[in-house]
Parts: sequence; C-alpha cells; structure tokens
Amino acid sequence: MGTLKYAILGLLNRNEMTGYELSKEFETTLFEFWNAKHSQIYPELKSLNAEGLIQYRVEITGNVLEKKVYTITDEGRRDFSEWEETLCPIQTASKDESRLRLFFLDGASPDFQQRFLADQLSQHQKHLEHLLENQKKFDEIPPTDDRAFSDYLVLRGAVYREEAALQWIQECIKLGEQRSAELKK
Amino acid sequence: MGTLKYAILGLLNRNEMTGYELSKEFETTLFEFWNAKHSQIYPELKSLNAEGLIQYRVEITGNVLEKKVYTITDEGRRDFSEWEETLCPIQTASKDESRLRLFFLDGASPDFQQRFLADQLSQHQKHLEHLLENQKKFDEIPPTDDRAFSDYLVLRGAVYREEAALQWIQECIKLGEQRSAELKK
DNA sequence: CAGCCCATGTAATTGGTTACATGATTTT
DNA sequence: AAAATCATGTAACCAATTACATGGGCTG
Repeated sequence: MGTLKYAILGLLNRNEMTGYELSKEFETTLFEFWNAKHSQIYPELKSLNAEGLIQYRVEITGNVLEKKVYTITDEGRRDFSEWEETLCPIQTASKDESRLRLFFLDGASPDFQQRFLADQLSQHQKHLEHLLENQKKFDEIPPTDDRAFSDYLVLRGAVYREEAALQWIQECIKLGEQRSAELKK
Repeated sequence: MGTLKYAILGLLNRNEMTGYELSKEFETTLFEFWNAKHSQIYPELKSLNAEGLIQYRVEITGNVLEKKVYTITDEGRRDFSEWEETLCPIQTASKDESRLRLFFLDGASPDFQQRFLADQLSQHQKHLEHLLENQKKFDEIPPTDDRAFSDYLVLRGAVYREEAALQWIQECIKLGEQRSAELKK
C-alpha cells in the first residue's frame, strides 16, 4: 500500500526534517500506530527524492558532520493530498501474539494460565499508566487548529485501546476463576 | 519470531487437519488476531514436516483428488508446549492506517474530515454488529473446558476492541464539532 | 455443463527487522 | 576520557501479499 511513503510525506508536509529526526518522530509520536526503523526510512527517502516528491539541502553540524534536511516538493504535496483525502477501510484484523497465546491457553496448566493472565494484566496497566502520564502533559485539550490536537487525538485512541485490553483481560481472569471454583465442587 | 509455526502447531494439536482446512481456520476463527494465506501455509507445513514436528497421511476424496491430513508429532507437541508456557510482551504498537490518516486529518478540508469520521464510524458499527452476531451463536458462555471457550474469549476481545474504537471515533467527532462551533463565532 | 468450492502448490515482489558499518558531536 | 546521542547508510534475512498455475468434486 506504500503507507510508509505517506507517513513520511505527511511529516515533511508539517516540518522540514532530517532522516534522523523522522526516525525519532516514528519512535515517539507515531509509535502507537505506525513505526519504522532508520534502516527502512533512509532508503525510502532516497526513492522519494528520486521520484521528485521530496528534496534536501545539506547542513553542517560542528565542523564536518553533514546532515540532509528534507523538504516536501509541490508534487509531493499533491501526491500526499490525494492520499489524505481518500477514505480507507478500518483495521478489522491485526497480528497480536498475546491474543493467539490466549486462544491456546486452555491447553496450558491452570497455574500457568493464572500467571499468564496476571502478567498480561500488569503489562497493560503499566502501559496505560504511561499513556495517561503523556496525556497529563496536555493540561487541557489543545485547540483544534493546533498541531498538538492530532497528537492528543491519537493518544486518546491509544488510551481507549488499552482500557479495552484491560477490561478484556479482567473478564478472562474472572471467567477463569469461575472455572476453578467449579472444579473444586 | 516464528509465530505462524506455533499457530499451526496449536491448531494441529487440537485436531488433525489439511492445509486447506488450516487456511479456513485462519480465515474464520483466528481472523481477528492472526491471519495467513494458503501461500504462506503450504510452505510452512512443508518445513514443519521436514523438521519432524508434523506428519501427514494422504487421503483420497472422490476418485483421484489427494489431500494431506496433517497430525502433530510428539516432538511437535513438546515444541508447542514450550512456546505455550512462556510469557509474552503485550502489543503496544501495531500498524493502523486509519489512525495514521486520522493523525494527518487536520490538513484535510473540513468537509472531508466529517466524511472521513462518519465513514469510519459506520464501518466500526457494522463490524461490531457482525461480532455481536457471532456472539449470539453462543447462547450462553461455553463451559471453560470446552474448545469453544477459547473461541468465545477471543471473540469477546474483538468486541472490546471494536467498542473502544467506536468510543474513540465518537470522541473525535465530538471534538471536531466543537471546532466548527468555535469557527462560526 | 456451468459455477462454486475443494485442494495444493510456486514465483515474484513488497514490507519490515536485525545486524553490519562508520564516524562526529555533545554531555558527564 | 568515556558514554550517550547525532547522523547516515547497506546487507542479509524473514514475513507476508499478490499473482500465477493447475485440476478434481459437487450442486443446481
């Protein structure tokens, strides 16, 4: 689908950036819903440049170190807008190893079942805490015309997702306990 | 991580199956959290067989048509149990194009923003309905020692996930409307 | 006998991760 | 002086999708 291409164009459409800065952006802001390592980013920048969708100038840091500051071209902007203004199917499926393990968990020992669920619960709790920590940084909802508004929205999306995961694991634990109770009878 | 390997071993650990039946299983039961096309399954079966983790016998349907019915070996069972009884990290990140688009949505026209969100909302509603339809098929929660119990649990997980997505989109719409109201002032 | 489902495979390509490789700059 | 971070790239490999390729069996 070439989604990485549009993620990069979208970021460059907001600010000029180096490959390094792009990869930091992927690690932080976009991390929850799109990630890419520098080893994927640099080649992609090369090919976007070859296509004429982005350009770069070289800047010097210190005495020698060169960095390439990329900017989007008009053609790049056109290409991005076209992508931006199309509908897209929701993600109904996604690979999730935890859920796969849970699917097969009935085959494991009752002791391990308990440990597994407790571990998943605690991991999700920690992650949710972390997200809420980030949410605190917005001491109020940013104005809708601010760049930070998008950051806020996707963060909220991640919070909802974690909360749902937590509720689910809790339900799994509850149903598991009912089972133990039944077995004791 | 070789997760496909364990998905297949796990399914064969429950029932003997042909490659075709495995691929149907991926399309239906496992679809929400792990998917694989037949073009990935057949080569994987070949290599699992070469490793001695699974075996097959040939059965004839009709007069000529051969099918390979795969069974898991003792070695395969051992390998699977080892995987089954280990903890695993939760999925904190996953590629989701809808969320990426939403992240960049502030750049689109107000008209399109509305259309995009309404479309996402309706897609999620339809998908949730579909999941609830499946849930109805379990007219009560299956007994915890039943194979169907796992099916039920992961279905519940998918329901929670969809509900969260719906709530999130609704919040996005609400915040978007507040913006329009502000702009009118 | 047409159309759909059963059944199995391979090939080409894309997407993505891990590892390899190098070196400058800044901070402690 | 060491450690962390800035900065850019390539190579090898693994995972996954799309397309190619073939043919039998069943139902209307």
